[in-house]
Amino acid sequence: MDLGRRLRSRGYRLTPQREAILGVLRENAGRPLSPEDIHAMAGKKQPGMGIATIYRTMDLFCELGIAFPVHLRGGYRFYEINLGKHHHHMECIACGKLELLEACVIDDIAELVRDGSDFLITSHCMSLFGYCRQCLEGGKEKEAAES
Amino acid sequence: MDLGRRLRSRGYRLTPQREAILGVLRENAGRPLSPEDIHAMAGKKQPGMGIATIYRTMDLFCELGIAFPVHLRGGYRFYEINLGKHHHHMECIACGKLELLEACVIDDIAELVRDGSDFLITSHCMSLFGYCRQCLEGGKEKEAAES
DNA sequence: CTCAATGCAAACTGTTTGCAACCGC
DNA sequence: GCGGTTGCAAACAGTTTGCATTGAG
Repeated sequence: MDLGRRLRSRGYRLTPQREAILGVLRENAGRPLSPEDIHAMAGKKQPGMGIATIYRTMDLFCELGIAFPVHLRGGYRFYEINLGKHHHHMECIACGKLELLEACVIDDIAELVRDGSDFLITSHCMSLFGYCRQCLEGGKEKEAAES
Repeated sequence: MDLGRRLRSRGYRLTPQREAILGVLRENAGRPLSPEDIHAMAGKKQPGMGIATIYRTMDLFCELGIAFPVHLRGGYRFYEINLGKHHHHMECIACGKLELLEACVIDDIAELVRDGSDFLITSHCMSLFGYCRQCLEGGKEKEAAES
C-alpha cells in the first residue's frame, strides 16, 4: 500500500514522478496502459517528465510487484497496476476495444502443467482476439479508424 | 499443401524466396521463429534475401493461414507454420528455453466466453512463464547468459 | 552531503515504406 | 509485357543508454 515504504526498504527513493505514475496506474486499474499513455497522463500531474523515466519506473514497479506487464496483439508493451486479483483480456482485432475477463481458468491449467513437467510456473499470459459487437454489426472489418 | 496453388488462387505469385521461407517454417514446425531467425535460415537456401521480404512474406502467410504469430514474453514477434493442431508454449524466464504445451484447454474457455459476451472470438494466445529444471537446479536465476 | 533519480538527447533495435529493377505467369 | 515481388536504403517507432544536473534522505 505505502509506496514510500516499499521503495525505501529496498534502497529506492520516493519521488514525485513515481507518485504520479502510481496515481495514473491506480486510476486506470484493469486497463492496460502503454508507456506513452502513462507518460501523457502522468505528465499532467508532474509536468516535464521524460519518457525514459516512465520506462525506468515501470521496470522497477514490475520488479517490485507493484505493476505487471500485459501482452496484447502487436507486441507492444502495456502495464497495469497489480491489485492481486488476476484477469485477462479480450481484444477486438478491428477497433482495438478491450474487454476484461474476470475468470482465470488458466491457474488450473498451470497447476496441471506444473505436475506434469519440470517447469516452475511463475506467471502466464492469455488474450483472446476477435471482433466486438460494434465491429461485427457495422461494416464487418476495421470500423473505428479515428473519429 | 501446395503453396503455389494457394498463392495463385489469390492472385499472388510463387517465388523462390517464398518457397525458401516455407521450407524454413516446415523444418522448424512447433518452434517459434523470429523474423531474424527466418532471415538467417532462409538466406542459406536463397542467398541475398532482404529482411523486408521476410516481414512482407510472414504477413502474407499469416493472412493466408499458412503461418501464425506467437506472442511470447518481451513482446517480440515470432512465427510458426500452421499445421492445424493448436498448441501453446512454456518459456523459461531465466534461459529462454521453450517447451510445447500440446493441450489447449483455452478452446473451451473461448467457447464459454463466446456465449457470455458480444465478442466473436477468432484466435487467442497463451503462454506460461517460469523456470525450467536446469535453471532451478543450477544457480537459480539467470543461468544461460552465453556460452 | 551523498548517491539515487531525472531530463535530455543521442544511440539502438525492430519494423515499415518508397522505389527502381526484376521476374513469375 | 503486365503487374506482383524483391533488395536496398531511408524512414519510423518504440526503447535504451550516457551524462550532467537535481533532489530525496
